Amino acid sequence: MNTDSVLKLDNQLCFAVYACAREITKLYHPLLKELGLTYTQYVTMLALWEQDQVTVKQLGHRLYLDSGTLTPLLKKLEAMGLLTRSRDKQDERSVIIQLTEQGIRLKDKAIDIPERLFCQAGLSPEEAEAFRKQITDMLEKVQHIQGDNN
Amino acid sequence: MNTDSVLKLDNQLCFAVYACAREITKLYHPLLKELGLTYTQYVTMLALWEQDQVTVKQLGHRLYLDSGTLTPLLKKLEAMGLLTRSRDKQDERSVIIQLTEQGIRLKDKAIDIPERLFCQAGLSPEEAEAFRKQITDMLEKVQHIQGDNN
DNA sequence: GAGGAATTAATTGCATGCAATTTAATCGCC
DNA sequence: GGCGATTAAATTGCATGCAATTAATTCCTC
Repeated sequence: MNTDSVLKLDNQLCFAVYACAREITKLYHPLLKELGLTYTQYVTMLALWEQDQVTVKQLGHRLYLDSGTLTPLLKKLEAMGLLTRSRDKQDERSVIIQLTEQGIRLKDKAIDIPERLFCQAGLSPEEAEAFRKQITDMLEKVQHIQGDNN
Repeated sequence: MNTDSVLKLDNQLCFAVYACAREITKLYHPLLKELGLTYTQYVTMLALWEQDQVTVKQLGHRLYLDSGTLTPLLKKLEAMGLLTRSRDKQDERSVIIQLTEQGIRLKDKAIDIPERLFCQAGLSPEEAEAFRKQITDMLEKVQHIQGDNN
């Protein structure tokens, strides 16, 4: 590749991923509006539906987000009545996140979102799965470079 | 896939892309710091190094960004002396973006960033290229769903 | 050629993200 | 037990992103 083409936008892996992430987020917007959640709030709820009673630290590790992003976001979800935040009795530095009944029930309303999105996107499940696996591999690769601070 | 696993974070293509984009951006941070650019500013300069004398509209289409994001960003790059913003004489609605000498020269300092990043990421050029192509395909697919508003 | 429709930037308001710092609590080591 | 190091959240400051609205200009149609 010559010196010019290395800097071409279309040759940048980074740009493709960056733009793709934003476009996908926009795709979710109308569906999530029905739930009253933003995209980041939705992803946070996904993590908590899998496992709650976790600390902010653990949740952040799962979502690749730090407390600077999570603290205000969790306070908002708490204000919406979807979860509670309470200090760990064993270690008062930690805050435990627990879903409320309402937060748990929201899962039922969210259950058909992936299906609806796939249809909308015109992706076969196999295509999507193969693609997801590749990005996940990349994600892990990239994350390990970051200095393993997590 | 059962009702539980469809909502698992690890099965979400969206989440993989979303997290990957942010991790990649972090990877760029130390390199871009040397140039004095943020990631979005860097991507904008990439587009302009390929072609300047473009309107905000055209640039936004290229970058998948709207004027709400671009206007303040371009004003900042203008304040840094990298480009100029001027109304199109033929159509006063449009604003033409043009690189300054300093903006053009910055390209020389940026030229080795892709190379350095690849090394850091431990990706072979072939791997990266195959991967980039897939994401680009996905990006186009997703973008066409959005209602072709661009 | 006048007036409503369409187009382009800019603005406003809100929700992230993240680096850096601060605060509070716990750990480790003597 | 006591104190410096470490850890977990919270806070602060800055830079995006985007939806919705506004302002200015041009287009289009009668």
